[in-house]
Amino acid sequence: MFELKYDFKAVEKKWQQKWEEGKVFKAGTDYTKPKFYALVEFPYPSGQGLHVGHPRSYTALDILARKRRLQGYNVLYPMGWDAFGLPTENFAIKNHIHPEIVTKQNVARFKSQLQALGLSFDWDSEINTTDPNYVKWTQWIFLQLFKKGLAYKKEMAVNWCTSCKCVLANEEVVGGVCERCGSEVIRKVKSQWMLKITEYAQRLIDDLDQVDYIDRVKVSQKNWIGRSTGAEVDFSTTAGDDLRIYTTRPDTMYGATYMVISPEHPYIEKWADKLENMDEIRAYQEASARKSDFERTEMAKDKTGVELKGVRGINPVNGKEIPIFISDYVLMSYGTGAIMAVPAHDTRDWEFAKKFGLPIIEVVKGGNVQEEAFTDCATGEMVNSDILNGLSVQEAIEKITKVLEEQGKGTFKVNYKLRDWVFSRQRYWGEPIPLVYCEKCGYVALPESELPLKLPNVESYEPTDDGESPLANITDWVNTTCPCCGAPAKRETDTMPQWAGSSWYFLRYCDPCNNDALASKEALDYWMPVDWYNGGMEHTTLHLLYSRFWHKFLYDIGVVSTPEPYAKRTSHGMILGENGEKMSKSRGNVVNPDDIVDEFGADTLRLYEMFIGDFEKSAPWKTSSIKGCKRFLERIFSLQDILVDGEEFSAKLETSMHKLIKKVSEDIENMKYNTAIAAMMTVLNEIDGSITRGEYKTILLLLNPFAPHMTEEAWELCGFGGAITDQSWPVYEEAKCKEAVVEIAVQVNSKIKARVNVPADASKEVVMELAAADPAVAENLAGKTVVKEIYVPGKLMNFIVR
RNA sequence: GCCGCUGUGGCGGAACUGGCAGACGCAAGGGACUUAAAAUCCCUCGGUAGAAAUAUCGUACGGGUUCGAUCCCCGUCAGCGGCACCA
Repeated sequence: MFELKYDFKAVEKKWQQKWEEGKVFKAGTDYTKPKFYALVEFPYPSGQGLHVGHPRSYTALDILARKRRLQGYNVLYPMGWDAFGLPTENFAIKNHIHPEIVTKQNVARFKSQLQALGLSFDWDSEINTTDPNYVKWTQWIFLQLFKKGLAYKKEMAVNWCTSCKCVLANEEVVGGVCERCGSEVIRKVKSQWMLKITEYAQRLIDDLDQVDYIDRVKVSQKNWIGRSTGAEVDFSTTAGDDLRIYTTRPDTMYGATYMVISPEHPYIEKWADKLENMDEIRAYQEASARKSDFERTEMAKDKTGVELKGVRGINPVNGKEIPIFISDYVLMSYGTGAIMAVPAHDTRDWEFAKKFGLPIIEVVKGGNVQEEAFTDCATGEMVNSDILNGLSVQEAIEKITKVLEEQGKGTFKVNYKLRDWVFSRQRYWGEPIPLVYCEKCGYVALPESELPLKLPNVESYEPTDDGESPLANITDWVNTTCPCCGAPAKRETDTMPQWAGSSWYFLRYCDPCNNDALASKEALDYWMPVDWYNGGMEHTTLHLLYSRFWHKFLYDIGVVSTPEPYAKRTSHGMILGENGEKMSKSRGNVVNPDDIVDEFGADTLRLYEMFIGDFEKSAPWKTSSIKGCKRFLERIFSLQDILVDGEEFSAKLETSMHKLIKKVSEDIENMKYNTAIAAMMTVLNEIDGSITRGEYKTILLLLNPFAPHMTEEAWELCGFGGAITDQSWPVYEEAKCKEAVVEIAVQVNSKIKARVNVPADASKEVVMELAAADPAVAENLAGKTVVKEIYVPGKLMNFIVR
């Protein structure tokens, strides 16, 4: 027999060239066709090159994109580069190369690696966040936010490395020390640009109902936004001022035995002359200001605080005077920065009360409040609470809130954990914030005609000693005139975070070269929303939330026509090292995709990554398992040797083929790639002796999205006509998916005794007869009374006997 | 502490809506081909007992519901990820 050798290297190169030259995967401009916009997170082109994790996500959506094209859709499956970022800048600083050059090199490497995988990206819509034509629109969006009052400046504590003398991003602080040099990181107060994402908090929760995201993403986003409902209540004080607190448990007001305000609370200054122990209070304020986030977390269990001597609070529900403390367990940034403490029903208050010997008054029955706080609000009954006695917690919350509202002392209130987005970076390699500071006019937006505001060329990209951006030293660039009044003015020297460019990139893909708008309205109306967005769970709370926020803003100002950017969001699991740990250089378990492509081929790598396990779950890499996928592809390829005439399915394989089309089609839609591949392997194992042209065509088409090169080559070699990418996705007939005869299990008292073949459409009576006729079953039924028969069509027959 | 996820052979993993546990692949063992190796092809492959037919146990652990539980309910343990004094 003539043996076909499959030379993956030559074949993959050949088809990659053909696809590129023919622009086979370029998105069409015929906006009357049904569209499919598939999106994967564009990578940060790091110096390390592609990771084996990247192809898992990219191949998964490549399979969907390729299937949709065969199904007649106009598909946009784009790729680009999220190229601003710290590693590039740090590399540039260390090696004295301009970050732009570093970026260019890294992008070139990433691109060639991706192309070697045969991913069907539309390279004509490639974008790069560092491209001035892209930066222009990132800056434009910022200006719109600024003009609508959604960007503002605020004094903020930032991470400051005492050795590097520079500001660090949170991700660069590991375990309280600088990731690079291991020195202490302290907090330094700086004025930062902020974006009011909190203004969109409720809509970001509510609109999750409109989108098809996997549940764990929705849950994480909701938790991150952290909505809670309660009441704000004014406590009067002996100082005369009302002190406003926030509580989610207004029902427990009769149990409040003291109050706590945050060390940063403004009333401390206000009350300074009334407070008798101001020295002690000041010392505590300073101590907590010095604590880093890390220390505060570490000491979370141990409660500290100081009583304010000279001012006391008055509980509005019973007129009782209670002491006020300052303690850093109350945060200025949440609620009102002040609380009423109910030790009987709050764990933190309980610990504090125990430590400071404060009274604990039970107001909800059900626990032992001297032993621990009773925080359950589903059970229990109100006690020691005057008008609330006998009510449930829920009833009490409603009643007391209403009473307080009537008295003008309280009001229903919703709070969110979500904070506004810190948008400034004191770095070089980011989009400059396009604002000018004028003594007279304040911060003024650059006219849109001056966008993009480009980064100046500089000698050194290092941050300054005092924590200013490297741009602050470029006086030529910094000094300008006010666009408003023409007076001398200074440019803002902070740059935007990496999240900026990735918050709207999916819009640019729709119309990547537009100079008049971030994308044309027609393109946006046609392509948006993204139909299917796949990415990592690690982006659930930052990128995904930020981009939804920007999109909603753009919707509000009429730039886009959909309130949500992504119709569907799925998430892939991580690929771990062979030892089951996260892949990392330091663990020495990194697999380089180039090596795998070189040794086994791109199709095999793609297939293996899809076969490795449940797409949504993490799975350990195992190089020795790859060869199973390679064998499978080679066996499919060499089916050419046993090809026989006939465009129809043979009688022997007809049912299998229809079932296979159904299975593969459905599994792809459900991202069950592993079982789709297994089903193809199963059918391959059934093929014996010969295969018709019709069968082979179908198998090649089903396999094409997974292994595009090999299937193209086989299609061509067999002379099936045209390119496989121009064909149509196979369709099945439901009626032909059913076997004529099925094997069912026969049980007696739920124990399997035999398996019998019965016609698929047989009635219960017929099946019972056939089953009872089996010798092993007959033996078990002999002399017994059948009290019940359970028949599950196509599955089993169960006789219950006595 | 809180939230989420996971637990099935030597390994990765299958199992529709509660209906034959272990599909598919890897590894391993045996055989064929070969001077030999690689490649390829065929057979076996959860535990125990048995020559075998078969019996019996078995989906982290303990209970429960059911004719029947990997799947549903209650409880426990272990691992992973995220958040972390959010009143």
